[in-house]
Amino acid sequence: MVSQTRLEYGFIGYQVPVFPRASRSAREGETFVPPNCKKDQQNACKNRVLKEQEDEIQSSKCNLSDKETYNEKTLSGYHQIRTVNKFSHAPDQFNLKPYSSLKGFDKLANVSGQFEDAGAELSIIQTVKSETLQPTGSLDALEMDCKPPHYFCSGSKTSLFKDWTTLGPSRRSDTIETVSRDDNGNYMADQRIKNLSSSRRWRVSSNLNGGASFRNVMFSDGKRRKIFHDGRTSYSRQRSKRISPLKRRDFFNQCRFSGSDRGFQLDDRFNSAADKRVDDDNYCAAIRVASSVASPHPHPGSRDRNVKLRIKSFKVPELLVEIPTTATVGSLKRSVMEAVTTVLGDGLHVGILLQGKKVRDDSKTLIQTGISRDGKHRNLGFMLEPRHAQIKLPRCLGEQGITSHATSFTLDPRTSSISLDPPVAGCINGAQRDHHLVPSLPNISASTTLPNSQSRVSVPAISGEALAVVPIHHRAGRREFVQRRIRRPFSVSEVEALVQAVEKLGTGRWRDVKLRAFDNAKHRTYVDLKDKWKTLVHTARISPQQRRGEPVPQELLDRVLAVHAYRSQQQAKQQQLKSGV
DNA sequence: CTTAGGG
DNA sequence: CCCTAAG
Repeated sequence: MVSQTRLEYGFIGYQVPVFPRASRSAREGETFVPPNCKKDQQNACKNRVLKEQEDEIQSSKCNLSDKETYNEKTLSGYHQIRTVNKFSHAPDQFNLKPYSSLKGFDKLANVSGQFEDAGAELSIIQTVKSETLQPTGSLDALEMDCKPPHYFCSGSKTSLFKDWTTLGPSRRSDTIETVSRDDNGNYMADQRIKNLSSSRRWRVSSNLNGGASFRNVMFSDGKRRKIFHDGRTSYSRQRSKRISPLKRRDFFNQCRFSGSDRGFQLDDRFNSAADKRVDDDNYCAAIRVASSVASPHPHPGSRDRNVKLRIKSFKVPELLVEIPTTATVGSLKRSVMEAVTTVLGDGLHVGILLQGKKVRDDSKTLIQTGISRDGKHRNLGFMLEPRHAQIKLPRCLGEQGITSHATSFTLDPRTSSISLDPPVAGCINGAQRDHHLVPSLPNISASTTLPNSQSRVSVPAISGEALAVVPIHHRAGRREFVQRRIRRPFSVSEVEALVQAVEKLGTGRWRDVKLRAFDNAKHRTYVDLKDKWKTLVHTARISPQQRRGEPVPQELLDRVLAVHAYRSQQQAKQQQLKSGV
């Protein structure tokens, strides 16, 4: 039995809140009024649009005010996904929880050898464990991801990062987490840790391919707790690379809904702790990356020359999810899931900080870099960095700089280290890596160094209530997780806009329809509009009893039929002309 | 990239 | 919504 000490390093996370963008009509002061509207109807339309504009203003204000909070929480080492539900609900929160068993990582990283007690203290993680975590445990996975709000969320930012960056032998204390390995080579938590794990249990996938779990814990009313798990990780990306789109989708669908097969189970271990914290708005859960480094003997040929790194958990950029109160819980889950997988699947890379300095030369060996057992390298930090960034200045946000980040990362088992994905070819935006956005640990300060990494989601021009999920950015880029888009039923106002546009442009010019009426609804492609028209025609033809979903006013359906009949007739005439000539 | 249409 | 042939 070898006793080992793991060192833990904090990660800096990025937030990617998404702000609704004002529709073009709102921005330009246009009012969408069907040309053939009667006057009172026009007024009604105008009123509606004005109302939507107001809502957008409200939302902008709300988001701006929330921003501080996001920054602070991100600063404090958390990543959280917050739902913004009509901008008035209490913060709902989700936990993202990647799992990677120590054993699995050992395999993945192909590291072996014995740890030597490096004598350094563990990071906050251990502190947290002893302070706030609900009993939880696993023999071979020790990561936990709750941090006490007073420490991480509301505490001094400066001291926070000082703590993150001053890990060192001098501060060793009872926060040291010891990991033991049994005769079978299985790592086991030290009794001190295990003692924390009593009633609440959670399971960790023992293989890395299934080594991630996602859960969300929603506390919108202080009572509900929804937990969602998913097995998709960067690891599974590799596995899925060769899967055809269709199979890939099925593959992930399976992954998504058969969590138990992959070693996940519902887990409410956060509930109790969260209950205590939700009120003061300080509760947050995080995805963090922590690593463990044991300082091996530097002697060549020795088994101990390896550096052992362990990613305990990791943060992903912050997301904002906006979803109507009428949306189902399931859709909320899917929305968050999509947002999360988008982040994880698209564009994060890993940065390494050593002594607060960013290590840029990937070709250097760890020894050359200074990651060895000499005990002086313990100030080692990992960062999840956005691979691409783009500064935008959304009109609705005034001077606020907006950065869109693609995120993804992967572990490279071959090199026993964290490596980066090759650049994403599909992401044209900001091919430059904005190093300036990546703060060095010692220099962290709340307002200046943390990136305003925010992505925006556009609010449909017509329907302010449309399900606006916020999967960030670069969805068109290479996504290993080719996920089916979430279903976003057309609202009546959208249908109205569609009908009106088709009345004007006719069928067959879906791109123009898109540009005309849905230019700001980024999630509505011209194919979507074409499909919707197809279904509208179908809907109009069936009996009202057979229709499902939000009822479309008969008046609209009548117009659909009228337009369809007219266009069909025109088309038929054209055909006749053609064949006749 | 768009359209059109089947799935 | 997805997928894809075809223009």
